[in-house]
This record gives sequence, C-alpha cells and structure tokens, in this order.
Amino acid sequence: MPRARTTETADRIRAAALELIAVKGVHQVSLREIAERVGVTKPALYYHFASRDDLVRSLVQPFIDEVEAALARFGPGADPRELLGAYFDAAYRHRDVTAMIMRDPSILAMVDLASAVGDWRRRIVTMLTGSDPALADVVRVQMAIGGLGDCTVVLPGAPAAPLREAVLDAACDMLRR
Amino acid sequence: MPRARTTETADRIRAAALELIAVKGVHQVSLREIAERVGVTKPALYYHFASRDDLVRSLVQPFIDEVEAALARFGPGADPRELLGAYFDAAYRHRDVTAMIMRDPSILAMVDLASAVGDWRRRIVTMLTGSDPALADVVRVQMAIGGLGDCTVVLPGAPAAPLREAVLDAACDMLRR
DNA sequence: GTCTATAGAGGGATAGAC
DNA sequence: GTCTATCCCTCTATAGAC
Repeated sequence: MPRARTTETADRIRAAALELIAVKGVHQVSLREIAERVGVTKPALYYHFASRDDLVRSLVQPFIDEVEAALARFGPGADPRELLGAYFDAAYRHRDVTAMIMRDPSILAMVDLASAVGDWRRRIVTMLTGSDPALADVVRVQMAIGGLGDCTVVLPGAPAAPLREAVLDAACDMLRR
Repeated sequence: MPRARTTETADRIRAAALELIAVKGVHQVSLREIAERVGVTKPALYYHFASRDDLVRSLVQPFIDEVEAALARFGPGADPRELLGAYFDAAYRHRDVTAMIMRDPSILAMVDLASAVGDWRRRIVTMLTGSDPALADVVRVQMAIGGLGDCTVVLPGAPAAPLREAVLDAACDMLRR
C-alpha cells in the first residue's frame, strides 16, 4: 500500500483530480469521476494513494511547503514588500492550487491544514506590525494578505510581472499609513 | 409541500443549519444532523423545505438581496467610501452568512449564485474605475473588495464601528492612488 | 406538523484474479 | 499495476400512519 508515489500514473491522477476539484469543489468530485477521466478504475487509484484524503493532501502539500519555506526566511521587522512578494510568488506559482483552495477552503479543513493557513496570517501580521498593534494596523495587513490572494485568482488573464508589481504597489501604499 | 415558510420551526431549522454549516462546510452537514440539533426527525424538515437546496438557498438569499439593493443605489462615479461602506454594512450585518460563504464558497455554486457574486465585483470595479481601466486600478479595487470581506470574518472580536472606519480608511487610501 | 419505515442512489474501500 | 466484483455505509427523499 504505497503512499503518494511519484509514478507517472499517480501524476496523471493528481492532474485529473486538480482539474475536477477546481471546477466542482472537493466534495463534489468522487473517485469514480477521477478514475474515469484518467481512464482507469477506482481500485487502481488505491494502488497509488492510500485513501481519498491522501490524494487530496498530495495536491495541497507542495503549496503549503513552499509558503512555509518562504515565511521562514523572514523575521520581525521584515521588509513588507519582500515578505508579501515572497507570499505572492508562492501563491502565484501554485495558482491552480490557490484557485482550488479559494473556491472551496473546506479542503484545508479536510486535510487538517486550516490552522496552518491561519498561522500564516498571524505570523505575517506580527512580523509587519510588531506585538500589540492597533486595530487599524492589523486591518491593513489583513486586507493586504486577503486582497493579494484574491488577485492571483480573480484576474487570471493578467500577465504575471505587471500583476505582481500592481498588487505589491497597492499593498505597500496601504501599509505605509 | 410549502417552500421556505416562515414558521417558528422553520426558523429554528435555519438557525441550526447556519451554525452547523459555518463550522463544518455545506457538504459536511447532513439533514440528519440538522434535524437532531433541532430535536425533530428528517422528514419533518421536508415539511418546511422542499429540498436540501431549498433550505440552503433560504439561508443565503437575504444577504444576496441586501447587497443587490445596496448596489442598486449607486451608479458610475459613485463615492468610493459610500459604495464600499454600503457593501461593508451588508456583509457585516449578515456576517454569519458571510463567514459561512467564505468558509465554503461552493455554497454559491450550489445555489447557482456564484455568477451573482462575480457580478457584484465587476459592477463595483466599473463604478469606481470607469470603462477600460488600467490593470493597476482594477487590482486596487479588487484588493479593496476582497480585503473588506475578509476583515468582517477574520477579525470577529473587533467592535463594529472602529472596524468599519479602519477598513474604509485602508480601502480609500489604497484607491486614492 | 411530526412520526416510522423504507426506497433508491452513490460514495469509499477491500478481496482476489490476472 | 490494473481489473471485476462486492461490502457496507450514509445520504436524500418519499409513503403513509397518527
């Protein structure tokens, strides 16, 4: 019962699952549908993934890991543009996963990672405002993070580089007050 | 087979459904759970609501109606603080519903209202930027809307009036560039 | 207006052949 | 590594008594 192997078939299964879930939401997609799109049967999936949850987790994990790694490079008093830029880059690089999560955040609860995302926000707020910040400062950071994530998904047609600059400009303008 | 009646039991069913869905997500809550919390049996729900979808829709509809009514009061060249303030008020007044939607947006697809929400954003962007806006301007409006919705939910402990002012200050600072 | 009972569908997961 | 066949579970929804 190998778990989340990196065989070629496993990759095709992951790709099919990602596409379907991004469109329909996590809980609207059954293993039968995924298997059909790949061109195999349900039990075949269980050769590559220990369970449904195991499959879903393997979709999200690379994104989680990259954000964690990015945040780990910063500490208190970090430069806002660099910190938010690193977060944007991770969200944009995995924007297929980001879109999937934004469409149905319950996927995070499903793989028990909702607390991780909450942590990200709290850590960014702390790094950018210090301890015991005023409500106004917390609001500005929260709006920057929330809006940033939105833009990687709501404006899919926009070219990457200008979008990145526009988002960071707006976020930094808001934070500078 | 009455639909979405306003009897007292129907209200208790709606309240129970809202609480459960806000915590677990739409598709993690069954009619059995809702019925148990209310203290009745499943078939009793079907006396008050034509279907599962009918129940869910009756939860979201008042919020949708209020936002639509708020947006209808504005047109091209609207004052950003007033327009976003009206949107904030609707989101905050129904913040239990807003939280439910943000936790699991697939609820919108479920009741076929995702397009309505997309429309809101487009209409607000158009009213605040005019036609054929630059990417930078669209980004700022999208970030303002997204961040605004986030803050009504991410900062549940904050008192309403100061939160409202802080959010609108931040949004307007960002838009003024 | 609420109950018991049940139909009917579809889901996740496993056994065992090949 | 993939298949056929199957188990067991939970769900939505309905029928019909009270």
